[in-house]
Amino acid sequence: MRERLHARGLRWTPQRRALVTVLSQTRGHVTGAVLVERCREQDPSTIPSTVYRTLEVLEELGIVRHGHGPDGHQQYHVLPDAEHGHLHCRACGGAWEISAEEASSIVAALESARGFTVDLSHVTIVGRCRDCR
Amino acid sequence: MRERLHARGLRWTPQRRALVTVLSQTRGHVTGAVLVERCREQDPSTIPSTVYRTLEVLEELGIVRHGHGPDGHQQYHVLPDAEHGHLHCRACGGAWEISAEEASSIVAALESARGFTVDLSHVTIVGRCRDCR
DNA sequence: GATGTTGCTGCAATGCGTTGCAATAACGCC
DNA sequence: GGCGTTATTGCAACGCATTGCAGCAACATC
Repeated sequence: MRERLHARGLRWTPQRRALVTVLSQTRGHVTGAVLVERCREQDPSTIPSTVYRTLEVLEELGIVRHGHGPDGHQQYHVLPDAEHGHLHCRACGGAWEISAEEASSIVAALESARGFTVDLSHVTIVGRCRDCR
Repeated sequence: MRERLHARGLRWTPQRRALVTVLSQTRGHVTGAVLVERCREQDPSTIPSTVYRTLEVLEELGIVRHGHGPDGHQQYHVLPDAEHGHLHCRACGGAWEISAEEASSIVAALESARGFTVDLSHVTIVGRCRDCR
C-alpha cells in the first residue's frame, strides 16, 4: 500500500493505515457510514471527511469500488472480488449479486450500440423478487 | 388528483396542490432539491419534509417515479413517460435514457432466471461513454 | 537530524433527505 | 354551519456525504 501511494506522490498516514486495516477486515458490502464507525472504534478521533477522502484515493488506486444502494447511500466493496452488480428487492429489502456473466447481455448491448462501457460494480437494480410479487 | 387521493382516504391540501402544479410544469428529470426550490418560488414558506413526503404519496399513486442519479441523489420524473432507465458517463457527466426495449435483454433474463421484476425507471447505469474512453 | 515542499488532516459549514412529535386543518357527518 | 376524526403539516433534530481553508506533518533532500 505504502509503495503504491508513494508511486503517485501520495502519502502513507496513520489515518489511511487505520482505514486500510478496517477494510482488510471487511468482506462484502459496507456503507460509508459503517466504515467511519469502524474506524472510530479503532481511533475515536477519526473524522468522517478524512475517511471519505481516503476512500476516494483508494478507489483511484483500484483498492475499493463504490456504488449506491437502493436508498442512494454509498456502498463500498473491497477488491479483489469478482466484479458484480446488485439486485435489490424494494419490498422485502433482500439483496443479491448479479454476476458479470448474468449482466453480459446488457453490457454487450450498450457496448456495441453506444460504445458505452458499463461499470458493473456501480449498478444497482431495484424491483421485486419472486417471493414479494 | 383530488379524487384519487380521496379514494384512498388521503387529503387534498394547499401544499400538495402546489407540488402538483410544479410537477405539471416539469419535463424530464428533476432532483428532489430542485422541486423543493420550485415550490419555494411559488410559496416561500414551503417546508422540505412536506415536499418529500408528498412525493412519496404521489409515487404510491403512480404520478411520479424516483431513482437515484450517479451521485446517489434523488431524481424524479413525471409520468406518463415511457418507462426508461438511465445511463450516465462518469467522465463527462453526460446522461442518456435507456429504453425499455434496449433493456429488455437483462429485464427478461432476471425475470426468467430469478422471477425478479425490474423497476426500470429506478435503474441508473454508470460507466464511460464512447467519447470519454 | 534539520529543512523545505506540499499532500493531508481537522474542523466548521453546507446540502440533501428523513424522522418524531405536537399542533393544525381537511374531510365526512349531522 | 358546527363537530369529531385523523391525515398532514411545521419544526427541530438527526444522518450521510461533501467542500473550503488554515495549520500540520510526511517525505525527499541535504
